[in-house]
Amino acid sequence: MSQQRHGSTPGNGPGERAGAVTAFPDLPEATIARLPEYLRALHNLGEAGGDTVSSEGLAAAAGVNSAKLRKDLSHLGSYGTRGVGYDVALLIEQIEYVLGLDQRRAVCLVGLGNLGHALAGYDGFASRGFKIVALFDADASKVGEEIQGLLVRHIEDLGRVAVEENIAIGVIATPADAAQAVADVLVDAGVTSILNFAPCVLSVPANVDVRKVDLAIELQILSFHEHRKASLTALPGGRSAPAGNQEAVGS
Amino acid sequence: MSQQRHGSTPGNGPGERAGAVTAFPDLPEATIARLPEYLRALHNLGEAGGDTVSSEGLAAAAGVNSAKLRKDLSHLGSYGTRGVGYDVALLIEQIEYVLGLDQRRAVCLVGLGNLGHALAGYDGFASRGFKIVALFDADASKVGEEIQGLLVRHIEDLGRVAVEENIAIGVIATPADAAQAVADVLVDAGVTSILNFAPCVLSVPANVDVRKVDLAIELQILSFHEHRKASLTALPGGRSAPAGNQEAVGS
DNA sequence: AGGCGCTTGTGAAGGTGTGCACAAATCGCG
DNA sequence: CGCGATTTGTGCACACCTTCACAAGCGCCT
Repeated sequence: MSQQRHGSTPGNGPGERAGAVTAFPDLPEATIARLPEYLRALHNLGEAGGDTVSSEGLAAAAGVNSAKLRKDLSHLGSYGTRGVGYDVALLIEQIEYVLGLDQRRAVCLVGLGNLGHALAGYDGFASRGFKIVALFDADASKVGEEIQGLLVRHIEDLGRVAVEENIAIGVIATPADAAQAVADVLVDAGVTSILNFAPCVLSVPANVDVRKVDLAIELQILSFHEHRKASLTALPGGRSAPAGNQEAVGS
Repeated sequence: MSQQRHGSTPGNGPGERAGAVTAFPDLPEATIARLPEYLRALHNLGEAGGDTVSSEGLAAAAGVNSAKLRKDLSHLGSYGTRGVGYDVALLIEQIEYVLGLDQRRAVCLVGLGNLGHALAGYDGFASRGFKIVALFDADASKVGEEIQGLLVRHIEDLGRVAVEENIAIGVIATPADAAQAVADVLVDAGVTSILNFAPCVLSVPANVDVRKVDLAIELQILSFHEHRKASLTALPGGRSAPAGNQEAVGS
């Protein structure tokens, strides 16, 4: 959500093999958002030694229900075996292919404040298909600094470096009032996907995808549920739950 | 999305009255997720001096379309004036009330690695209704360190401090393999809302809300769209947007 | 006072996503 | 070789969300 429409190719037959240069299954947005979670779960299971997983098992590991998982995977084609389950290695390969993770993608990060520093050092990127290849900031006092072995450059160099390094994804970790200007620079540099941590909306051309992560919004949503829970427990019979530790979902 | 059941009250029929005794509008989840965005936009508009906003104007500032915005707001009640628009101050007050932001909420943060440090210093929390009142880590070498004027305590103290400080929201910024244990501790300490940055699924009792933010997943979703776009431009007749800067206001 | 333009609030239609329940497919075993 | 246990893939019904289109309400101007 919060994205713009995604054109979908004309009607490509679903049955067709993957690998086709062109044929791209047009997956529901909701499914796409879950594939990375399945991928993570599969990697865990793979290290744990299993060769195959049932939809039930994988669903539990990914925190969804099994019917949904099966439907999601069926959109990619038929990579399971009835009566057996899914081949872990094969499924990993397929999902990585669909997500375009078979090639390591170059990412640049703009804004090296508190959050930017943390992102630059976050190893979850490197381990999951991405490589931060350049850091930018507008603040001259930060330019030249070295973080995680990468030099912070001035944002003026972004255009040139983006082309040199073939950067298609940019991460914005600047204050809100600088974000739109940065987005404009990124777009002009040919970046077509932006991950925005600044609390503001960005205007970009239709061919550019933007995803937004706003930490405060997440907390506010939780706050709502707190508020709601409080207003419920205030009324009905005594007290809230006994705080036991009943592990709702099977771990 | 990615949340567990929001059990609502028991099996309240659909049509049935909304506001339980407490009269709480039972808002669609999708609406709740957008309210914080409206709130932010309203604060911006308020500072810009406007007394009232039209649904069109607010929608643009929040990055949604106006019909959706009106429907969302209509769920809270009628706080607009036909022919005029919405009173900015009044609407801010209402949304803050619904989100439970009229009281500042105490938050604790567990895990002070790279990301944890950044979160501890993120001023977006303080400015939007939250206060980080305690920091915890399991690593003895971090305990005692002072970050942003707050002492890092050992996680063993979490239970006691959580009660003393009346903490209802916990943020997990630990590695994935520690996250479940931390969640268990939080739950035992009476925390009923968790924001999880660790890339793993958490098992918690049904009365606890969990929201997950996974930075790598966001990138992987963008990667998919990159992949798709690449496989499209490879085929059709010439193309590639002119990179102009045409402000295609996001939908 | 009355009419006119503007903007909200909402019924209804269409689309997307979810979950159930079951047929189809596969394996292992006697 | 056939049977039963198991597990995938999917048709269908339902719930949720989005979008359109318009009536109802409000303020302003004459």
